[in-house]
Amino acid sequence: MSLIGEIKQATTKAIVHLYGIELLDSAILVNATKPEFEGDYTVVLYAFVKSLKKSPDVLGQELGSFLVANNPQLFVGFNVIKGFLNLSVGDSFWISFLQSQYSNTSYGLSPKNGEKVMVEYSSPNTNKPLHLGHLRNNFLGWSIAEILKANGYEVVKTCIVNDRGIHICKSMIAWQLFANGATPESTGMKGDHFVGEYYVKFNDEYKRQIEELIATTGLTKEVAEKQAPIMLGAQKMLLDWEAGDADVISLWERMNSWVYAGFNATYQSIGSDFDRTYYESKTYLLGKDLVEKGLDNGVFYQKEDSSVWIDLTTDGLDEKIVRRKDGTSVYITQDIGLAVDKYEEYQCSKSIYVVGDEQNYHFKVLKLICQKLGLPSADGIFHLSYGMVELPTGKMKSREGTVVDADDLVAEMVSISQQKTEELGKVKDFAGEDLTELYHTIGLGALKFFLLRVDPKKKMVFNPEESIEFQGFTGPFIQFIHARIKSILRKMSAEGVVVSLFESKEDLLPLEKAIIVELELFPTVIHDAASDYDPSKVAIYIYNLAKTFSSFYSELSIANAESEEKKLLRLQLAQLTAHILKTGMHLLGVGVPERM
RNA sequence: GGUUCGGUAGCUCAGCUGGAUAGAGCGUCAUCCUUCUAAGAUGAGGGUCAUUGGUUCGAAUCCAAUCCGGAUCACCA
Repeated sequence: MSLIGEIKQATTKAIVHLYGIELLDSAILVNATKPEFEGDYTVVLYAFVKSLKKSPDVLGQELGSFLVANNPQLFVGFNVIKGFLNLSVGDSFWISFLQSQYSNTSYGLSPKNGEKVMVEYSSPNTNKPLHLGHLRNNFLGWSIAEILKANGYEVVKTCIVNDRGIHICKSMIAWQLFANGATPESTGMKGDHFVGEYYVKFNDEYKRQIEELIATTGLTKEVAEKQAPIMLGAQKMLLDWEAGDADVISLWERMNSWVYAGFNATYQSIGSDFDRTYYESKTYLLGKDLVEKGLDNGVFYQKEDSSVWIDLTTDGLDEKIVRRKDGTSVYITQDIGLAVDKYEEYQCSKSIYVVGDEQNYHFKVLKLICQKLGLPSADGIFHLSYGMVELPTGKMKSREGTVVDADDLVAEMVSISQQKTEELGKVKDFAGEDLTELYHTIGLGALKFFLLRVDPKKKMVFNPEESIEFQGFTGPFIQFIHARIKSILRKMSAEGVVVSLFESKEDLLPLEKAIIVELELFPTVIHDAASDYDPSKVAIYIYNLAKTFSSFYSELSIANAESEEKKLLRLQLAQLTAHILKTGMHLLGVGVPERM
């Protein structure tokens, strides 16, 4: 149990013992003591002053005395100021905590809890390459999966690829019209970028045709948009695709294979992976039988034109169509069908969808319909909704060419990390491959950390200049602290010093204690990050830990410590800090170098 | 218009199950590399926590209203 948990429990017991009143642990507020007061943790007394009918001062004195007397392993003293009971935790507690954990390589990680959860993320369209928004999604999804694993869950990572539909046909028809048989191979382009270019070409041509129609025939813009030949061609292609036309299918497969080759390269580079990939071309017909079922038990109803609907107005939402009048299913119906398939295949107790907050309404509806249909998977549906990534100039708009391409961005970050590393010149002895890996670790680490350090729920501004900053609250800063620690540990080990238990006689210095206090928080942070689905909790924590260690490092020497005891104490501190930084960064999908 | 999310330092963000004088980073200014990696440390400066009212011993945090901004309310996905 966490120390704060223990203090709460001890306080509850003390209150029962002293006053015969049983309070819930959650009714007791325990905070870290403000630095200007003496003590480590503070019990806020106001909360139960009333129910105990004591003045805060008397209550504090009585509680403090009892706690210190009955928990000698924890507390060595207390003071009461106004309504705050400040408790001092003894050095012996901190030291024995450190001695028990310093070599625990799974510190902070929970054992398997037997529960299985699914995380769906990434979910690209196969008509254009990944961009900055996808990066936030990919990093978040991967990180959440890893954080859940750290909390003992078995995790199934999935991806649904939107590989069919009108948008795919758009790039297909543009390729037919303009490519002259060009391929990624013949042009030396990455497949997803290659196909994306034809998607852009489609829109250029579409726009040109609309203007031409308006100019030559005097049609309104609205009508022209519907009559533009290239759009009619794309729509025809979609029908042909659904009819299984061999030529269209073959072109579709060919172009998608180019895109997948490109995506795989990107995923490889950014570290995304999946246990199971679903394709919309295989799932888009799902859910039809569920519509019948819903009609039978009255969850759905049919209108005169035979389209099928659900009325969610009593739940504060609208009416929602679940089957078109032509009998085809809509997006949400496919999603219901896929949810059922997923559940049948994996029986996950929870199914997490990492999808942007523009789809909040959709997922509310999805969950509600599944619940009304009585599907076993319904209650486990959770939409991990994240905010959009914006640029300092506003939203990314493909029409205005302000979309930040994922591959370009990663390449730029890697190149900047190379430039900075070369400027510093600390790793001149590295071999070529090691350098390449180091640049990638640092550049990608900076990017991932930058996108994961803010609360996923909130929209965020991506400032290119700030993102390439390697100082302060950044991934490279933490990597640097880790490398520094490893450097010391290597040096000590070379000198034959073994990090080991020591006999404790000396008091802790403030900086030594400050680090141990933070180290103790790690398991709680991992737990909270999972229950809030929030990797930024981990990012903030490891940054603060790294910062504290950095102060410690510049004030106190490890190798030349005042005594053997201090040397071992600080080595233990350093070792556990390095381990936590590494584990914490791993939970964000970021590697930490041994040297940089 | 309905629903919903947000507004904290010049900028980017923490803090929000109510608790002591609201914190980081960047940027600005000043100090520190003969000493374990200066991608570092130390210090200074910077705030009407959108506004108004309410709840109470106590409000950035809870409630209401207002202002501002985003998302969404398709037989699109």
